[in-house]
Amino acid sequence: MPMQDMHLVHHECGDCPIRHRAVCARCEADELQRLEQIKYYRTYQAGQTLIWSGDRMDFVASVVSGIATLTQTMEDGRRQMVGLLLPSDFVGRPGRSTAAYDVTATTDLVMCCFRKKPFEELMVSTPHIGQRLLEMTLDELDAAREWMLLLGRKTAREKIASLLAIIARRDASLRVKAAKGALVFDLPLTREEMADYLGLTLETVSRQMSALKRDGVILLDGKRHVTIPDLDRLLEEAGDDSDGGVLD
Amino acid sequence: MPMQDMHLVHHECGDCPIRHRAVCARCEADELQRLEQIKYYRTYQAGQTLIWSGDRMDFVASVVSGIATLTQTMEDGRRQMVGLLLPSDFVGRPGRSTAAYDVTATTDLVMCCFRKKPFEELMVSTPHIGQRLLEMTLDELDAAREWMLLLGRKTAREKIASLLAIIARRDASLRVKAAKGALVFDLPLTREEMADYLGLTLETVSRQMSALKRDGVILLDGKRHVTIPDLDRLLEEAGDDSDGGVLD
DNA sequence: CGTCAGGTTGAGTTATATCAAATTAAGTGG
DNA sequence: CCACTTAATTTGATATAACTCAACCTGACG
Repeated sequence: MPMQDMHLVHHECGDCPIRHRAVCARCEADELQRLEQIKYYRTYQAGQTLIWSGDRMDFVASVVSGIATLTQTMEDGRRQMVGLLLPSDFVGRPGRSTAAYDVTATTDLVMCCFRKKPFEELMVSTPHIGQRLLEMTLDELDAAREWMLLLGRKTAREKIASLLAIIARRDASLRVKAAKGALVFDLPLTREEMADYLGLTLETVSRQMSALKRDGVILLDGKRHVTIPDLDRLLEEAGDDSDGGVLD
Repeated sequence: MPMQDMHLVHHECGDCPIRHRAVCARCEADELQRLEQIKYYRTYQAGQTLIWSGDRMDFVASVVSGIATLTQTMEDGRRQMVGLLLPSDFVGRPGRSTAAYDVTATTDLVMCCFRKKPFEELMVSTPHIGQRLLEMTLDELDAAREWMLLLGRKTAREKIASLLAIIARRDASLRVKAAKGALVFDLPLTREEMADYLGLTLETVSRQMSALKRDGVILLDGKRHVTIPDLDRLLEEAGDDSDGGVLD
């Protein structure tokens, strides 16, 4: 029975799992206190669309836990994912009143929301928020440009390998301790969502997943549980520059 | 004889053609004065690559006049354009020491450069710069996401029509007075550059240009001079939502 | 055990890429 | 001003990666 769950969790910001990565990362104690006053939590169920493109948006938010997607849809139904939101990622645009994309929860999701008006006022009075938001936006822009290379120039196999590498890398960065050896994770996306991410059809995604499995690049246990025996091999298949793309 | 031209133009910021759109747009007189002290102009010739991916970057800059591109290249030579920089657009990333993309002048180009270190210091002391940069970066992110839809889901014909619409729109916005009726402009890109923008081959670009011409969607005078007799028709061909995509 | 969403696999089609040749445009130096 | 060169572009013929349509699995859940 999917319906909007308004369950009001309430953390102290000090204990917050995304305290040091989210838009509030640079805030001092007093700044955090002001943010506390305008924040509230919302939870959504997997599959739920929280925001439709064109909707009025009266809040901005950080993903606390779970995964959400940004997608664009053409009139005839063609869909392209344009953002994959993980814990600590920011949703919404200060200074804009309507949503530009559909936002959908792909897993159960907890968001830390800020009423937009007061948030915008805080941005003026609290430079640390704007500074952090700029940094995050620049990171997203870099990610978007990497994604553009993928969409425009990579083969289906390279696209799949790239996506798996992105998820593996991110998954590793969320763990406390970097696991050595084989990487193991659960795909947070269906084949169709992967296709929407990659600009492919779900059939092509399925075929290429099978091919990568057949060739030993990945191991599959069920449809979602993935093991990467050799990350370098995967990165080679992804067509990325051999180095990890380390910047600065 | 293409070589770096260090010709030192020197404008007053007050007269600058991009004064009200660039990263300095929100600056007050005193803030502008501090910017003046760390700025210098550089000019480049059409075709010249100003920055190679991985290069050390000791400055950031605004495009004053001309057009530049950001591109990514894979080891085997596949190229994808990931940014098209017009007058007032910003180049470089505060807080990062090396360039992430190749930057190439597609026309003769004038840049207003700021030494990076002092610019970063100014960003801390002068919130108006950071605020404006955030706004510009959010705009670029939106443009990148629109571009992702194009790369992932549009047909070759739609891609070409979309690019022509983008250039036409932008060209119109740079003119003082909006021309009614037919839009006319010169393509600032070669067929190959268009292909790199759109994730196509140059042959496909050429064929689709011919097709749009044959179908009366565009008129061509020479290879570069384009007339759009009916913008709505072009937008229809581009597969975009009928409304102009007006956001806030 | 039946149902249903998610996923896989197969056969045939098609849009775009690739390879190749011809055409146009813009110099450039005699 | 005229050959000659060269880069950009167009056009043609063919190949192929990915799409489409369709059937068939698989596993979770009532």
